[in-house]
Amino acid sequence: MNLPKVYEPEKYESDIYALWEKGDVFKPENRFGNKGTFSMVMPPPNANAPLHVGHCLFVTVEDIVTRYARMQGKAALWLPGADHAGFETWVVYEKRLEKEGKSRFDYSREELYQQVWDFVADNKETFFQQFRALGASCDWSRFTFTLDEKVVRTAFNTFKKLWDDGLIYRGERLVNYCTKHRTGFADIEVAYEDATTPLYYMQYGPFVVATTRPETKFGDTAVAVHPDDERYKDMVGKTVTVEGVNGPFEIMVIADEMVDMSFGTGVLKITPAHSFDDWEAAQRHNLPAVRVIDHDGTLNERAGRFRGMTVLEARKAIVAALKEKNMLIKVDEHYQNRMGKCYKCGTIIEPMLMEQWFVDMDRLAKPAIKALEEKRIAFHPESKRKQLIEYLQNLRDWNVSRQIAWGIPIPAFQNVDDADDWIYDERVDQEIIEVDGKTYHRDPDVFDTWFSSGQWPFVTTNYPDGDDFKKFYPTNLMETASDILYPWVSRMIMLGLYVTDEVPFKDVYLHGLVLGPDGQKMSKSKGNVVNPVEQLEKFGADALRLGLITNAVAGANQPYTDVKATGGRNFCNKLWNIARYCEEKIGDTKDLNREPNPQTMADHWILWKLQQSMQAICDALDTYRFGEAWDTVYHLVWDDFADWYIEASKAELNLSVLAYGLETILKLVHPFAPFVTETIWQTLAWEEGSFLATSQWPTPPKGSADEADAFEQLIGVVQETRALMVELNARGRTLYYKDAPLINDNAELIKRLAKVAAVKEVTDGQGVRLTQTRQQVWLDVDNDTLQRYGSLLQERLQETRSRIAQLEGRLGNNSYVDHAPKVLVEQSREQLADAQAALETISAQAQKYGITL
RNA sequence: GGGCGCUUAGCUCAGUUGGCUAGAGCAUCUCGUUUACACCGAGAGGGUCGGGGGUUCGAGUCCCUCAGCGCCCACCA
Repeated sequence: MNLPKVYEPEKYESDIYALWEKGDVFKPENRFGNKGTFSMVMPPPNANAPLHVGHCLFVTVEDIVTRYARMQGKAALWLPGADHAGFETWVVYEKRLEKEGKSRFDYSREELYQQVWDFVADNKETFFQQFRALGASCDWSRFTFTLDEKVVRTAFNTFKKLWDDGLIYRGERLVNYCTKHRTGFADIEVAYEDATTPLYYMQYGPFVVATTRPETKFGDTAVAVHPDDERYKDMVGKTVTVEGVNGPFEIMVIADEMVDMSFGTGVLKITPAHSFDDWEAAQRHNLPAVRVIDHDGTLNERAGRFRGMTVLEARKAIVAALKEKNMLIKVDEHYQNRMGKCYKCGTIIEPMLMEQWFVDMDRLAKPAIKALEEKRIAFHPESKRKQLIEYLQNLRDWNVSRQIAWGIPIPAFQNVDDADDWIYDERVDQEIIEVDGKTYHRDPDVFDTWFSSGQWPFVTTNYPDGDDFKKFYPTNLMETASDILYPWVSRMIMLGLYVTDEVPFKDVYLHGLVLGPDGQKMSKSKGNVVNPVEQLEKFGADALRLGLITNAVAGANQPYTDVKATGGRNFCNKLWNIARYCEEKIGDTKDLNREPNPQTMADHWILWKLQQSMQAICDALDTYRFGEAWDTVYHLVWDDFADWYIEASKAELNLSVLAYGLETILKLVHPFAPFVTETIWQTLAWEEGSFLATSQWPTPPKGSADEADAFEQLIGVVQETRALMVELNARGRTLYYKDAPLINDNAELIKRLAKVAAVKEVTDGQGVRLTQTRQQVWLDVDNDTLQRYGSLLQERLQETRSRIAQLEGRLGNNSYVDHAPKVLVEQSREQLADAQAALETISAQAQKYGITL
């Protein structure tokens, strides 16, 4: 025997993976004639962090899809990559510097870039070794990093195209700004949090205004009231004098619909440079914007004696000053507010007036919305489509400038003598360039990371002239996490349509979060983080994959406990032992014919089961119902093949069907658990030099439906016999039958499956009658057990009567008989006949033994 | 404030167009050391599918409503 008793994944997995790589198994090729292509680009993981369980889930899902497509004969491309993750990585790296007592300001931009590059290179390496350990069948030769030359080039080209089309502009706008990281953000990078902040009512010239931010009053350029507000009608359009903490100043009163009359006093101070609402109001009323807060988060010279204080310090000091001057009317300490915070460090985001590059989202979003409405992309789950459309409809222009060193430099230069003169130039390795005798200075900023990763599907396939682009674009599937639907998926659709005129993918499958064992989002502080490397070592890659895919449903979060991987491991071991059994039976049989030649009922039955299951598995996989597909495979292998077919084969052995069955289940399991199946395949060595990974997905076999049905009936007899034996404590009894060719022809098989002492034919019933099969079968018992049989019959009788009543009711209802499909009505009639026959049997048995029911 | 989703056995969750005598895994209980497997085998118990109403011959599935939970988006100072 070649296979040891227990499957030990660590002994085989790395060798198997090496074998696949050596065999070029992951190259997209049509291996069985032209069966078309399948393509998917891996969502590039951030190259800055260790592997987490979420990665394992997406690797599993994507690998299943790819292996399935590959086995169907498609040229299956799964293209791997890694993301420099601009800001994300930057944060990680800054933390490291901080630990060493250094800061980004100790280095030049070029030095920093190089340091981060080295840091990321190290990380990438371990990371993708772990992906290999999980069995990821992606084509590593096509690996793309978001800072690769071709990505940078494409980002430049797209920027140029946007520039030429007037879709990108440089403008002074309010930007979400983190004063700790000193960079601006896109709207989507701001995390809002509920907070209770004091609401200060302060004297403001003739008004009282309510504000949470008294420190911004030095940037006020107007006071606003509602146009319908009778209280202040006379004031609108006038200029009023306000006594401030730094002395008096004059300010205009405007009327604007934005003001909520019922909030506070109905008077709102307008600070265009530090509030999004106010900025918009300022645009409507042509108000100037005055900066008060500097990039380091402190107040500037406009604040007079408060200059140099941080926002929070200044707020305190100003409130104290107002109090002193009796200008603080009251304070609402319980005001419920929402505060924008930096999603990385939690620093309160300051809306800051800055010059940045903005992308006109209105014009980019429109074609995307159209494509979504026309269903040119399918979503799993479908509900995400509507959410995405609504998101796209409400987009503001996208700030793509980031004030960090780690990223793709923006290829734009500014005339040193004319601040409004910007030119596009790709010589980003130089700080100063000369063009037409004029001197230009490079924009020090880099692109938002989503600007480059938003172009991922066509960048990686080498738009516009690459062979991969021609062959594999648009890609078939985008599989990614639900929580990056907005920042990533939406941008790929917009930029894909803009650059290539085609949607970048036809299907979007979104997986949910893998939660901790407690059902909460994993976090270090909660201590519920599952370490996937530990799980891998403990259970093996297949087991972890199976654990993650069990019950997986699109878009749904799932808690992870190692009970799941345990189940996966047990399955692998089961499969392993199935193979051991088959190998032992088949042995060294020369010229083994794996074309199934069904002889017995069980042969026909297992072929029929395989056929049914294959249909269900394909249906589920084709619609990305992975949990369901796996459930079907699992029960086919364990219940049908192992528990019934193999057990039956111990009585009647048919090598061709046994071998065919094993080969087929190995193929069906392979996408889910590639290592154990390939290991078995290689050990069996039925085909010299072949890989299960590149074998052809099985086609449904043919079997006799009648024979299969006969075996189903036999299963019924066996199951009821077993149950009766357990319930009546009648082990080791003889089974009698009458007028039952099915039993007669399969006495040995039944004896074995039902674990009875003997199966004998008689002219009349010898003991307790099986009531739930159509066969006439009895189990012999002694007198003591008849007592128990009575109560058992009682239960059966009640069940059967209520069943009959239910079915009679249904069939007595003309509406049902008229409206329901004929098949169903016919089925009901059969069920009723069966139930009535069972009732007769029960009564007859009761009468025979004098049991009163 | 808007949107999306969830509520089904002790636990974690399936249940595609309405046809279900409502399933799985784990857990529980009973039996079993049968020569592929104790990471096993056989069997059992356990649910008025969150509450209420409606449509329908038929509702876990569709509609309305109430309650609880979760997530996302939004500029109320």
